[in-house]
This record gives sequence, structure tokens and C-alpha cells, in this order.
Amino acid sequence: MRMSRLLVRTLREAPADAEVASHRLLVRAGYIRRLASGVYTFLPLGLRVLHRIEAIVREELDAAGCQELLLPALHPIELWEQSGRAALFGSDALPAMTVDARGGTFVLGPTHEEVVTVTVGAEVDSYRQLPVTVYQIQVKFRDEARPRFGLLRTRELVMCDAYSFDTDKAAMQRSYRAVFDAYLRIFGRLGLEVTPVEADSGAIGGDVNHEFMVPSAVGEDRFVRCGACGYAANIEAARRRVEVPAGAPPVEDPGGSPVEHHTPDRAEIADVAAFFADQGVTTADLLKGLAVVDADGDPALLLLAGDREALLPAGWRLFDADDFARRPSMVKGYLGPGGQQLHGVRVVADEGVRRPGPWITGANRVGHHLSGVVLGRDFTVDAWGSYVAVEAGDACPRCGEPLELVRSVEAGHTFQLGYKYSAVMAGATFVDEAGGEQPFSMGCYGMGVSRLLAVLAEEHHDDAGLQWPPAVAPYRVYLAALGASRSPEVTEVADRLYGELAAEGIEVLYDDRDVSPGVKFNDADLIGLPDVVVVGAKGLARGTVEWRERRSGVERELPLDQVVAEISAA
RNA sequence: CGGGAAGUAGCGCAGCUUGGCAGCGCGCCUGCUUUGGGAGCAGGAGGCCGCGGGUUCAAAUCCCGCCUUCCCGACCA
Repeated sequence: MRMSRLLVRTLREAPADAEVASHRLLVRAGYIRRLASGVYTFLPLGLRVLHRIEAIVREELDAAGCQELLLPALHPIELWEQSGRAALFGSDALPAMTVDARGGTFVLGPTHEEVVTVTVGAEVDSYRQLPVTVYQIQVKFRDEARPRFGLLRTRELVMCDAYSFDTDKAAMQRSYRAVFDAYLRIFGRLGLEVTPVEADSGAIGGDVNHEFMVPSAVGEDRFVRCGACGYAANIEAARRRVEVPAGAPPVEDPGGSPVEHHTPDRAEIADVAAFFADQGVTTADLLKGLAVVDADGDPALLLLAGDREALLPAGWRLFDADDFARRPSMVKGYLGPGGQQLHGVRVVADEGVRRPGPWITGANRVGHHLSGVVLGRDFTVDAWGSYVAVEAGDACPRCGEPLELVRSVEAGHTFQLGYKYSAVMAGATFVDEAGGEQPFSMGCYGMGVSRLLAVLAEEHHDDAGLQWPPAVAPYRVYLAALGASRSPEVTEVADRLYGELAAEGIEVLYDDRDVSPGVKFNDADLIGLPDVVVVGAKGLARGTVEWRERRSGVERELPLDQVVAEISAA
């Protein structure tokens, strides 16, 4: 491709709305343009990278026995009513967009479980046709609360999603493993360091699921991993090991009974700790109480150590103003466990609270706290569990070694769905060997292709521009002809190299523009093709051209007759 | 959804406090000169100052409402 013909404009300055490197550079180098918040155009260069990633995805999934199809992006809303997920539409869990059209309301597909289930269900009648795994590369729509970071979080995204259909759970798990391994190979070929982690399944559902995490400073996710045993989990799903003192908690009596303190306007943990600071008290000595409504809709007081962040189980929520009004034993800002059960409030506690104390807690009176509160003597716990976000240094739940916390981008997410959709969607059954009707056991597998483009740009760049790995670069070689307009020889040599490289199957972006050398060098760096070849009068006088590897900056002078051979061998 | 900031030429920004000809840099067009890391000179094109209303002789500037965008948080398949 000749630069003089390519639809691209590089920008000296980044648009003011670009915050992270991948966004800034992809816009500056002319790969993408923003049309609306979280909605991007892929210009020719950007689309070529997208296609390179897609080609790798297709190769690996095809090799794993998957079949590509293309599902509609526009779904009749009735399908979503059938699965029950239409009820989630207003929520944060499933921010779908709908359009009213002739024939009713359509959903702009945010994901495709419903559609694929009825599609495969209509084609498959017998166990003899199973297993089958299909996939598509498609645009999806999600009305993100907050699109950000360019292609990393968008409202319209290109995604690869695969779906497996099996006769039973064991077969489904084999299919799951096959796609899981294919995903690992895809990330490997893209040169991304990826860690599969245990995760929450969110609005997709199912039991076992894994996220594929790419460590990145701009990531919005965090996961923990154990260097000793390999345990890895999303921060939302991570657990830690808590060393519980052996035997029953000793009920020693430090002072006979708790002491009440007047602590006006000390409703925050940090403020309470400050109040008692002269006694050597830290936030870890405080019992943090959260008024919650559990998944059954019952009120409970959740206790955790004051230095930890709470992590509520799915379906739980914090008290709102009405809840507090209805439960006078729950005093916002001054919550304590003492006597809650007498008021019909269950006390649940994080494992980290399994020590006698003495604790400092709220007194269930506005402006008052208690010190010397002892577990077993002054309060009891109805249920223990894990209710705090795991932190770096916490003990691995498997082996007890310290956990590491890693910021990351979620590049893929796979789920063992089981019967969640096949049980409710019409026709999602097959006839088994015994002649009985059975629902499919399903799995689903998502990978953010357009997000991967951003992740790769994030991983591979420097101050001057992008540095594409050869596997995904839009072209392999940036061929810059310096001063071509005044040197017939430069033009002749560059034209010839362009043709010879193409004949070798090497894709070349040929900068034939009549612009100064500095512009060409800067655009070459910005666009970030793996190899830069410079044809200039200086080199030609010696019978050579320059070859520079963009990433390493290593430069070599090559005799004219060796250029094609050297580059195709590299 | 809560908090903050910003919308002026394709991009980056000044002008707004104190109302009075709409500006600068880059980019774009023409000509000449130049040519190994974003060239120089000269000339030129390009604007609903986000939108609507109000105040005023007069509004980019002051007031009200709305829209859009970005950041922090909440949330997130």
C-alpha cells in the first residue's frame, strides 16, 4: 500500500479526550476515530490489525474443531423474555439497548446465549449430532455506564464468542477444556501474558468460570495470584486463608465488661481509630459493622475487621434509609453486634473476626462506641464466611503462602453454563440414546477482539509510537523513500523493493509521499510497523539501504541485492 | 447514578474576570526556496464561539435551561 493513497492522517497532538497510551497512539497514528462516547470507527490501519487478530482466533478455534457462524445482532425481545434476562435490562448487570421497529422491539445483542441456544436447538435433534461448538466474531452492544480508555471499554465492541453443546456435564467439561486451551494458544500467539483466574459469573450465569487476565497498569480489574501453588482468582471471587486460634476462643475477661465512650461525630472507621489513637488503637482493632439485606431479603449485621474492605456476596445489598428507619437496633455509623439477635437481626462475620478481641465497636447509640468488646462474651456470631476483599499479602487459601495482587485487563471469560439456557429456551433439547428428551449441557466463551487491539497497543509502544508484534502488525515493513521527488534513483530503487517484497509475500506500507524525511521517520515510529526500510540518496551512494527494527531500534545497512532476502529471512 | 472539569476552524488551545471587528500554533490550499528526525518565506481557504431562551444599543463573554465530552467514584458479561 502506498502511503500517498492510504486513508490515514497522523496527528502531531493527541485529542484531549485520550487518556491512556493505547487510546492516544491509536488515534494519533490514524488507526481509530471516535464517533460518540464509547463508539469508534476502525480506519484501514486499525481494521487490518483487527483482521490479523481475528485470523489467529479463527485458525485456533477451527483447529479445535469449532465451527464459525454469524448470528444476528438484532434480537426479538421475546427471546430475552423467554430466558428471563429481559428483566435485567435496566440494571447494571445487563445494560442492553433496545430499538423499536416494525415487528416489535429488538435488542441490540449484548451477548448471544439466547440466540445461539434456539439456533442450535433448531438444528440439532439427536445425541448423534453432538458435541458441537460454534463461534462467531460479531459486534456487540452494551450501554456501558462509563465508556473509557478508548477501545478498552466501549459501548460497541467486536467480540469473539463461542458456545458448546453437549449431551451431559462430563462431555461439556471436555468441550470447555478444548476451547479454554484454544484461548490460551490464541493469547500465546498474540504474545500476551495471560493468567486464567477463577471469577464471578455475573449476568451470564453458570458454575465454573474463568477470566483470562492480562496484567496491565491501565486495567480496571484486579486479581490475586499465588507464586507458590498457582492459585489465581479475580478480586471479586478471591478467598484467603485465615488462621483461626486453636480450640475455642478463650474468653478472658480484660476488664469485666465493655466500656462505653462518648464519641460524637465519629461515624467513620478512621475517625473512631483516631479517637482511640492514644491507646495504641489502629483500625485493625475496630469491628466494622455493615447493615445489610441478604439474598433472602432478611436484615443482617455483617462484621469485619476495621482495616478491611467488605465484599458483599451476590444478591446482598447495604441498608438504605428506609431499612434503617424500620430497624431501630441498627444505628447508622454506630453499629455494634451486641444484642442484635434479640431484635431479629442475624449477625454474620468474616473469618478475620475469629479472635476474641478485645474489639472496639459501635454501641448502637448515636455518638457512642464500646471498647473491650469480647467475642463469645459480649456478642455471638450466627454465621461465619468470607466477606472481605482479599489484599496483597493475605494467605493463599490453598497453600497459605502470601498472595500477590495484580492489576489487569479482562481479555476473555469462559463459563460452564450447564442447563441455564437450555432448560428455558424453546427447543433446546435433543433425544438421547434411550429415546428420552434432554436439554443440552452448554458452555460459552467470550473474547474481546477490539479490546485486544487496545491491550496489544498498551503492551507494545514507546513514547514515539506503537510497536506492533509481527503477528498482528497491519503491514510488516514501512518502506520510506527519502527525497524521492528529486531523486529518480531513490524512486526507482524504492519502487523495485516495494515490488520485490510484495512478490515475497511481505506486506509493505510504502511511504512515497513528497514530505520531508523527518515526517516519514516520525510517522514510521508512530504507526509502528515491525520493520522500517529507508531508501535515501546517502545510502544509495554506497549501494545500501537502511533496515531498522522498530522495537529494538537496531539498525543495519544492507547492500541493495540482499534486502529482500534478509527481510524475508528475519 | 453521585462528584468534578470542559465545549471557540480538522487537531491542540487563548480570548470570557471587566460585553464592543473571532484569534494563535499545528494541519489544509497556491507559489518559490529547501530536503536524513515533524523545513523557510509569501499569499490563501476554513467558524451556528455546543444548542435554545433571556438581559442589553450590542453577547464567545452576563443569566436560565438543555445537550455533548472527559476525569474520579459506583457498577461492569
